[in-house]
Amino acid sequence: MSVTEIETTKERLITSGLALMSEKSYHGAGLSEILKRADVPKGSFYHYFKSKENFAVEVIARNSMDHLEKMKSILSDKATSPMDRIYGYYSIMRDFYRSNGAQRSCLIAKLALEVSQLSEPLREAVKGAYDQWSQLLAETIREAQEIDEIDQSFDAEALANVLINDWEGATIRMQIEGNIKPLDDFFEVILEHGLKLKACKSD
Amino acid sequence: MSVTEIETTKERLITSGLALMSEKSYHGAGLSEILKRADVPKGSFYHYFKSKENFAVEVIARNSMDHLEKMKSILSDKATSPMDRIYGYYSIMRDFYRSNGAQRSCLIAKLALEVSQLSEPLREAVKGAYDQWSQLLAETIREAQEIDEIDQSFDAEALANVLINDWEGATIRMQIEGNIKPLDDFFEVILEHGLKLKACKSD
DNA sequence: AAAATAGTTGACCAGTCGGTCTAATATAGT
DNA sequence: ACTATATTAGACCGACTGGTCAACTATTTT
Repeated sequence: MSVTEIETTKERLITSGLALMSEKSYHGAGLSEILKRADVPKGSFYHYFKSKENFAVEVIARNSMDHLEKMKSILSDKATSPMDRIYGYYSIMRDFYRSNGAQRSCLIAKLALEVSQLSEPLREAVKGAYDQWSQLLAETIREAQEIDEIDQSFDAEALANVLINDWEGATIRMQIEGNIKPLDDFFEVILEHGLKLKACKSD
Repeated sequence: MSVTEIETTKERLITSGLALMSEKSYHGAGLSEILKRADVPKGSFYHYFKSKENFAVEVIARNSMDHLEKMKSILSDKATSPMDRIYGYYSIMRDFYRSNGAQRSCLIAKLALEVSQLSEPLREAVKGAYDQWSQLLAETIREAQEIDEIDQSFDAEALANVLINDWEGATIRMQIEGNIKPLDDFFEVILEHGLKLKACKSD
């Protein structure tokens, strides 16, 4: 039980930090507010984390891992075709924003711009998240190319990176527009149109 | 001369704020540092701007307008074909990051995530920038579609938004990766490959 | 020249920031 | 029971935040 208690305090801090940094930013989420929401005194915070920076690295890692697991559970489902899995993944993400509101977006994207210049460890944490996501997506794309669901002239890694980046760009726009139309545009132009075109160059 | 002096002080503040907020974030760029770099005392700042928030709105508007002018000068050059203009625009942007370093990126994208939930006026300023850029790009896309340089089955507005969003996503990734490969991926997958495919659906 | 306005200047403010420290308490090992 | 360690607890710290203010100078208007 003591072990679970230990986990619980740290857990509450990470959960609280995740929520607050997603809502406000890294600088916007003050320690005092994080502590208040987690109902944990400051001393305990500095027992588990050596600094706010260090704390944020763990928050990012946690968020990154959670999302990767979610991706895996969808993209590794061999019962469905690769392209349908990719489509399904983005559908689920879009549904999430549709029901949870277009205001709160991906923590990693949020911190990426704010913090990549501020702190090397934070930059690396964000980079790790992106790289893992891209790699997983690239595998699924390769599967799709093998059965000719996606044009083989695409470079799988490059396409995966572009898809990940495009989606993040769309979620940014979603936040400033206040609705999920940018995600719909991504679906229409990239997924439903662009990826289904065949290679017969115009020139 | 007195008029230009007046302009100069405000100008120096905006320039300084633009630089510092691009480098650090909105929260990361403190007033004192902005003032120090502009060599302007605090009192003068509050003579021209009623708050930091108000100041940031003007900084965003300025940055947005400058970029729009730059876009216009490239995308409205009727001497070149529409698609070449689009390609040229992104080439120039990529060259900029190639020579100026992959660390400093678009201020508007940077502030979009950090600040869209914090302040309505700031959100609107950012939204205005995006909307103007998208609109201008959409016009050029329509031109390209008229001469069949871009497949006519694309919705021009949606495609313009996607291009804008994708590019922002790519610059984010560029910053966390520390190099411009994400921009190269954008070129390869979106511009050189995706847009040149013709519509012959696979299903 | 007088009065009014525009702009400059930096000391000052309350509040908050991330972080430290010491004391108390709980838990575990012996 | 005794000791060592893990955890809780919050008062406290200097530094810095955005913002105010009253005094001052320069410019314009009348």
